[in-house]
Amino acid sequence: MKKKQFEKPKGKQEYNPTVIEAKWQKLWEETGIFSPNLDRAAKPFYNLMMFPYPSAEGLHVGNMYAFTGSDIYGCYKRMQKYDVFEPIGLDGFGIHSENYALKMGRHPKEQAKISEKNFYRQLRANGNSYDWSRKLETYDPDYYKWTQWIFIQLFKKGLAYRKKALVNFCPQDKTVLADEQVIDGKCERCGTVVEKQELEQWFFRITAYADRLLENLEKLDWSERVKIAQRQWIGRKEGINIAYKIEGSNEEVVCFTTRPDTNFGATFIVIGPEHPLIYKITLKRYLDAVKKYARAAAKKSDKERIPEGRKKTGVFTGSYAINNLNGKRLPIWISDFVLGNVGTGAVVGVPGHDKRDFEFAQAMKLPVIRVVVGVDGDKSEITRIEQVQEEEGTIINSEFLDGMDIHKATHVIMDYLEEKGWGVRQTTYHLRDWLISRQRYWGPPIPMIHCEKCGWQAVPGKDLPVLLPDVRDWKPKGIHSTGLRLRPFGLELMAERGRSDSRSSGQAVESPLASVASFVKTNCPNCGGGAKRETDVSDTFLDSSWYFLRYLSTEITDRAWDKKRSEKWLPVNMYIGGAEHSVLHLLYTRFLSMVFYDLGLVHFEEPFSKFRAHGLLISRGAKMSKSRGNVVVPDAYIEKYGADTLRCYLMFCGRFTQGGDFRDTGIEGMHRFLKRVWRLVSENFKFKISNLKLGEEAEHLMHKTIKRVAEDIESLDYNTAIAALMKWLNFLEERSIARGSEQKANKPGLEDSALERHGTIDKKTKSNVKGQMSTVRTEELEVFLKLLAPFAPHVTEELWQMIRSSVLGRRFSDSGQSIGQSVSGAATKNKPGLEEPYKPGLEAEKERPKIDNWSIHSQPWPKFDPKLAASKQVTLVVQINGKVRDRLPVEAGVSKDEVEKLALASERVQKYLGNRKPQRVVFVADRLINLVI
RNA sequence: GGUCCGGUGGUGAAACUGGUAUACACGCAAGACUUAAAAUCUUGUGGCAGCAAUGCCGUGUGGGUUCGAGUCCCACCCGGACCACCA
Repeated sequence: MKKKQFEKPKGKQEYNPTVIEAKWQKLWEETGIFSPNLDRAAKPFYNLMMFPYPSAEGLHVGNMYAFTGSDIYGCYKRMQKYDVFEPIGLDGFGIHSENYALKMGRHPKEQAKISEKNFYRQLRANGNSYDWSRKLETYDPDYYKWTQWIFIQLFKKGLAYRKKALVNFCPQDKTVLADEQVIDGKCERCGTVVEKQELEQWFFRITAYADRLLENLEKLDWSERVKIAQRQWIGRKEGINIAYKIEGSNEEVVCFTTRPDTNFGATFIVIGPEHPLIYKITLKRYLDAVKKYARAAAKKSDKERIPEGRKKTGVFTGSYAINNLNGKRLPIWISDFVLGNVGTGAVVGVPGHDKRDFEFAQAMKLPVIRVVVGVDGDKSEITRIEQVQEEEGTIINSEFLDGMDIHKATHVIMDYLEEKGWGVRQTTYHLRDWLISRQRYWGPPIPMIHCEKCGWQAVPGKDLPVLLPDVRDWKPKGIHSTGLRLRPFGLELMAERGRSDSRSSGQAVESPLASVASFVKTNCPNCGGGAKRETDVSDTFLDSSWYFLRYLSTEITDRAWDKKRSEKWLPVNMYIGGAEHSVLHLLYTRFLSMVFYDLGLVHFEEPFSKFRAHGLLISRGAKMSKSRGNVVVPDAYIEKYGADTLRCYLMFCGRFTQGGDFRDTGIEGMHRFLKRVWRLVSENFKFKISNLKLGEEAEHLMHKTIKRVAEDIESLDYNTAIAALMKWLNFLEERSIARGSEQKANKPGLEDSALERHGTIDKKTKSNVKGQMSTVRTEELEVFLKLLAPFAPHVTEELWQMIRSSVLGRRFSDSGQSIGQSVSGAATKNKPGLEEPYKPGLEAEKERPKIDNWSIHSQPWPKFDPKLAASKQVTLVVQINGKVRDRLPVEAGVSKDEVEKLALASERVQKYLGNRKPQRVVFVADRLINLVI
């Protein structure tokens, strides 16, 4: 028979991912090995992944990438005998999902059911080790009941309030948006340029926590880039509000500045077109021009206010302010480059030391005075924009500040201004209060009732949840005029300020719920009289700000979460997610946790002690997007290669925290790797080689790989962990029965040389093993599978069971403890018991073991011996003048003298050295010796 | 404009605290097996020169520090992310 080189072992199974993956997924869930006992766990480890928005067709490989990366960490921690809690759910409320429903022409509720099914199917197919008994969806009334309850807690604390303000409005999505949801002047969801509207809305007072949010960052073990982004977003700045008297008026204009040191260089003042003083100070003959300018500005969005080339425009008010420092008259201008919601809405113009001020001065032909000399020493007049000096320097032309460096001068002038009563030190923030209301349907109704007599009242706890009514007409309505002319926020409105009656604005954004009479009509919880419900819903980001708390208490119905459990499990030990949430979800969640802490609801201020942002998975060199047509959906790959292959391949694309590039060709290679693993184990395990004495190289490689994989997983360098396993596999294969047989067939006589080469076995064993050509010890196979288990959970489980059913002395535990206890690491002893024969495929399912620690994922992570992990033999590089000239194989730890002797004796070195003697010898232990001549 | 990441073979990417550049994989080439293909296996694979031993060059560009630089410093070019007329 010519066909094959060696007999197929009996019962040999080909690697069939489709069958084994479905089998183990089912078994894992049924036996609950990934469901820790939340109340009794001994070593809790909360491994959390940002839950997805089920907003589109399904998860793409970018999502799978993130989930897999998080899951690997969880699997690893579980094998380290932590009680890992790894939950999953859906962030299914909100604009994302509603927009998708709009697109599909379905009711959001109906669409949610479809998406839910599909998302959970995909997540299961990926083989993540979730606790499926504790999933949650934010649109579930059992969940949003508590989202509403949280809103009420904030309201009672004065942290949720209504105010009329200039807010972002998206004309496409027909709702208001928080500042964080406006990206580059556009709506985060649909990309439409947002408008500014003055509307009365619900806000959360996140600004009250600005300093704590900033200061706590220092204590967090988070990806640095996310911390930087949060710092920048909070944008704390120390400066001073300086008041300038207006000539011929009792009014004064207050300007915020961080550079009061340059105040002697002030030549004008600019106030924004929204500024309330405009009417009061503009002289009659300038009034028409000012009004016209202000109206035009009000129509523009923030983005539209930045003209081409930042060309400055403006109008003069006719008034002057007095600079207290030197009595100088500063003309007051109006310009739209000054924003109403930044600082005080007015700036003092120092054109010599601020580029925008310079541009304005040039456009309006205003004087420029130099008051700082930079490091270049240039004291000349500033006439070109490149000369505008904004950096370090020394003060001139500023009387008592002259000669000081700018930092000292800033201090001195602030003290001086405060002393004189002309200014007050002021800290400003970029962070604004969180606009929480949305004029949409698919969200938790804000649980508030408005009574004409009693004002805003919270819905009593017993009446929660305020159910989202099932309505047919759920589509967004948009701006609704209340009879008066629809007009954007502008001059007249500002002038009317002081009257806080919201109806006076003449407009409102109408929510879909407002037309549901039965929903709106209610009674006041305070006086019992007729009242109206709030018809806005809350922002999606409120839903996702507390989900990690709910996961722990999904079965509890009488409170949002169980405090004991939260104390046991929180803060989250490892949180993984996208960097795009740096200033959205991650900031809101921190804020709410602080509020909960202040309310005595939780014991921590910071919800996530460790956070790592994963990188972006791109596809064929470009970001995945529908327009590029390079969005990769995982389903087909899982079907073709199995989830294990996809998982490993995704993790192999690059460093997890830096992202990677998904290419079709690479995945074939990973599938090959797993097939080789399958072959190695399935064809070698049955020899039960346990008396084999491992050679030095084999032993070293095993221990080194254990060390490497553990370290790499810890730092999320999954790509190199897999590479280390591949390298080890390459080595093991050389000693494998299969390879040996093939080599034997190809090259007779290789048998002996292969054995000699590895020198892995003693004589006694050799005689036993030689005929079979396998020199792979079973322990090596087991360790290999354990190290690979987090990456490829199914195939390693299958092979593990294969070995376990076969190898002598390995028995099932029959301790009968509950799963929860066993996973807790209370080392379940392997008492001798029944040995279960390995039954491939579906047969195994029928007789599945109902015992603890049966799974590879419940095995302890292999330990390594540091001595064995360290190399005994090293290749030492011999350099001459820094160039590699020779390599010496030496024992690790060899001394400098010895190496020098060896090096000088080397023929190759002699050739380069000639008669010369090294003037200097640099020696780095176990690395190199450099002879300098 | 500001801040922060990156730039290494044909490709995805490795390189610990400054110490063998290109691990691991893909692709490609040649070979084995096969009627053939697929699959699998073997060998090779940074560039240039050479039959070869070997030599020279080589981590975006130009400088610098150092016995030694992908790694540190300075200047610049390119790509990406976040923020942005923020006073």
